[in-house]
Amino acid sequence: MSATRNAGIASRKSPKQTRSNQLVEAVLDAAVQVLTKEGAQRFTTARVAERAGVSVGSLYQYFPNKAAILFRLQSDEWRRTSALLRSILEDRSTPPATRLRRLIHAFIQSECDEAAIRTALSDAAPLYRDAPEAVEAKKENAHIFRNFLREALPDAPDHKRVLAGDLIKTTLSTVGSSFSETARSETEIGDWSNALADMLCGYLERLNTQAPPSKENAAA
Amino acid sequence: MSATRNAGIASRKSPKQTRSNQLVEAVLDAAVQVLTKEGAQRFTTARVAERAGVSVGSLYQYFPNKAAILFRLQSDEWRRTSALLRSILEDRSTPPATRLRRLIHAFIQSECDEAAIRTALSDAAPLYRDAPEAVEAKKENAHIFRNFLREALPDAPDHKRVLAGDLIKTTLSTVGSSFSETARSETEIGDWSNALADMLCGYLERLNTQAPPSKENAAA
DNA sequence: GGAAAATACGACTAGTTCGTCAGCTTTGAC
DNA sequence: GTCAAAGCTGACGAACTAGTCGTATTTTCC
Repeated sequence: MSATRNAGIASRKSPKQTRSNQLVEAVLDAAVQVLTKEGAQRFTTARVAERAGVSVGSLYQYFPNKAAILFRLQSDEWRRTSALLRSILEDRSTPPATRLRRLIHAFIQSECDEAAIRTALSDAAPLYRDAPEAVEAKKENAHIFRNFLREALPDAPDHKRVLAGDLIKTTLSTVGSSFSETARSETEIGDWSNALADMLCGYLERLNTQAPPSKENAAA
Repeated sequence: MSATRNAGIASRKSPKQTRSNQLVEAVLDAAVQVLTKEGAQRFTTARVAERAGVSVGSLYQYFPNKAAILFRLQSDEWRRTSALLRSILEDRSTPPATRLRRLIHAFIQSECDEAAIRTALSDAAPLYRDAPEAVEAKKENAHIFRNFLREALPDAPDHKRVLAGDLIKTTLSTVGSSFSETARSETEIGDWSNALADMLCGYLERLNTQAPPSKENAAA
């Protein structure tokens, strides 16, 4: 009651024996299943435990509360996304515009592949999004984009570059989730990816050609 | 018995006396307050009724279930948005690109003005979004954009135009909500609106210059 | 004034959910 | 084999919630 009341989201204790490691894995697996098959609304610890073939009590030994399970899933998702971003955007042997275009295709495809779990996770977002760990984790991706833009727009003033990076990142991620909300054919995926790439690469190009002469607004 | 009590969302009966009209108004008012002050998670019929100074029973005489109240709020929101879109996009005395730019500024501003209620409503979306009325209502805005694009890109082939319209609509609305999730200063709002307008208008312009294969528009 | 229709009330039911805890089982070091 | 630590169990309690229904009040209309 006192120690772990609203204890946030950090894991309660870490598994030490093989047994408990398997248990945690089973719980996370089951959580994904419950989330995709039953939806965020019906995502309960009891259901997760049952599907994992485990008792609620055991579950609560490794997760302080329901939100922690959801956050863990979201966190893993973010890690995978960051890896994707990095692997494409930081490939210095390819021209920036090409990298961006590649990224868009890869990202949209992956978004559609995992649409079910992502939708359910975002439905559940109100339960974990205010946790400090979550807020922190979100900044990661923004950084990757800003670094990319430093390369793509070397001559642009900082504030413009940051703005452009944030806009591109936001556009890609929000349009991606919205697009993947309904089931899509491979053709649709290709068409949308191309259109989005045209739009974002066009924006980037435009910024590049107009950036160097750097006084237009209230400078200084 | 029925797993999902999708009993529909249409209003239960329509108020006939002044008294009941006021009641419905009070409920909707209270609903907005509860939603913004307590969040979607704590949005309950009991709380709404209490804040409205009304009993739950009365509430249930005009709304068949909780989702209906939320849907009504969302529906009103959509109507307002449609009106905004129409009033700007259908002004034929202004060049298309200018209209789009104006729309973006107006839309982002309005999104920020009503951020609290919109966020809460979208958190609650899982409760009503599958209702046929909701699915139907969403198509409205897409239509307005498609019509606008018919004017802005008169020579583009249909499928390209539809794709572009949907992309612009999706981008504006998803980026708008994401942007308004955190509190913004007037400067930020202006900067982002400009950036977004640059991006979307640039895209439109680009499509226009590459679309007409045979006809040359000498008007620069 | 009075009767019928419309409206309002709120205690109540039946259900769900999260998270705990006292006690049982398994593990592995000696 | 022994035994303490680690792990597991699931019935249970406290808290909520959506929605109902019999009764009370108000309005309408003659």
